[in-house]
Amino acid sequence: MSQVAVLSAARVPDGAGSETTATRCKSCAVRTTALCASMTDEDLTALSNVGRRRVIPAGQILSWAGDESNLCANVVHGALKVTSTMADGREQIVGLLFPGDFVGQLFEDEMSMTVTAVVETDLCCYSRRAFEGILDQFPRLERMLLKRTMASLNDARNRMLSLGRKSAQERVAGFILELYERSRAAGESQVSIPVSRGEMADYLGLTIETVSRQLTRLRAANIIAFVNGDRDCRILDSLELEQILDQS
Amino acid sequence: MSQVAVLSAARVPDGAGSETTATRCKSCAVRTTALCASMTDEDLTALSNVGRRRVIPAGQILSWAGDESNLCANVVHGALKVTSTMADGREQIVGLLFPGDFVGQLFEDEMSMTVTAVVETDLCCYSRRAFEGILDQFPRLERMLLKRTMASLNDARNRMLSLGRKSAQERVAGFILELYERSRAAGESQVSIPVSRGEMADYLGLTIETVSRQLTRLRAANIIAFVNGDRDCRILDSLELEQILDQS
DNA sequence: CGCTCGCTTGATGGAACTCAATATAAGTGG
DNA sequence: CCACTTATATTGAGTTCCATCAAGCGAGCG
Repeated sequence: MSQVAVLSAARVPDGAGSETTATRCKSCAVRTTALCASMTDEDLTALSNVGRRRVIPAGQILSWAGDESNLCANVVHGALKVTSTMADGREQIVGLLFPGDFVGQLFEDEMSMTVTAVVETDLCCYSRRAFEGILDQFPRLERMLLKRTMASLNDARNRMLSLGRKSAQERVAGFILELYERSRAAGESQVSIPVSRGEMADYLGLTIETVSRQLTRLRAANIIAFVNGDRDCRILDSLELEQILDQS
Repeated sequence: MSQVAVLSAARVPDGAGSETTATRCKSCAVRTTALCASMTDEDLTALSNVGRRRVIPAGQILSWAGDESNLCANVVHGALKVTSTMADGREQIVGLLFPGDFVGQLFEDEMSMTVTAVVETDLCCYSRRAFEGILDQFPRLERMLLKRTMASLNDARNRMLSLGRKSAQERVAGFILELYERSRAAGESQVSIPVSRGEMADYLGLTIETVSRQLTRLRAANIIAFVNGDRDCRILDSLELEQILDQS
């Protein structure tokens, strides 16, 4: 597997492998979308030297809430979920992370949320301390992280509106539309739902059954259509989807 | 009123009033808790020169979602609510801001949320552009803003768990406990609820009636007791309050 | 006093949850 | 390749919690 090959390349010792790491970063899939976009090829060496590629199998937990915070990473390929959990098992997915996104609890000794791979995921990992050190040296990197964190805060606040005030139908329609925008941006005509029904429910603050019923409703109304199973769908009437959100 | 006096002091022209502004900042109530805490008295002059004190009456809107983003501020006294609203009027309070908190949409041309004073509120306002300029000059300020933004993101995510997965009783108990912690930190024995029942409902994703019923329930169970009206209460059994959150 | 405004309380209905059964898909080993 | 298992999704029936609608209460105020 190519990921594994890359992983071993990352294990070349610092200094000796500077040429190799530079090459690795230049050809990286998220060179221009992750935080790295804020750095020149030259400066990137500093970050590259403390980074390690790592592949996380689907379903595996990257870190538990309460764990010592000593790791952060850029998502290169795949998807992560960030979850908050209650003692009795109730769970809320508070964030979904995709290629180019950053994950980690900086400046804190403890992870506050659990991070799990929802599909096999390729990460570029840094020791938290090392990353913080790089952050001190490169103001443009810190600025980009600040902007991204502010954008995440805005997303979180929009999701609060959804969780606090929207109906099940509106939440499901909104989720499908989010995925649709993402797919369109990536030039794909079809929407592939990256999570299970249960994870959709945990993301939307609903139950599996309610999510399933709402999807069935959208399908019955000829707004969406599933192809090849439950995970891939085609948007037949995006206007109607948007109306479900705006109206009522 | 002292706020008004301070407001006129802030209108002393730049340069000529440097001594005055320095004095204003040194004696400011949030000198050590707001972002200013990251700056030395000396450096603070730069920020002070572009800041203006302003008093917002209760209920007044500071800025609408969609407005041009040209203002940011530190809360000095009082409280603000940040709200997200739907076309049909459904509203969600996505943040409550208290003295020391920062408000504003940096690096964006548009405000994404509406900001309103919930009580008469004293602000230290900056033009967004000017504040961004200061941010470029003082890395320690930027670092503190980054940390605060990350903390806000964590808060937002915890609220997602509440909105998505907790019962009405748990949400109300959790809100009272939050206020209780804040009061204890301030050395007050009594909890003063800074918002109306309707605003509590908008914060918790419930209706006024449900909030009222849950408070009645807590009162009937001798967990809380109201004194002098509906806005001030005493916590009789904080352990029981905490159990409502952890259990079930 | 009578008005308004914010809060509480009551009665009722409905949207989403829970419990349970069925269906579909994906492996697994014989 | 096909029974068997397991995991995931859908569908149905009944229940519950919260929203809605409506009335009543109490404080502040002209």
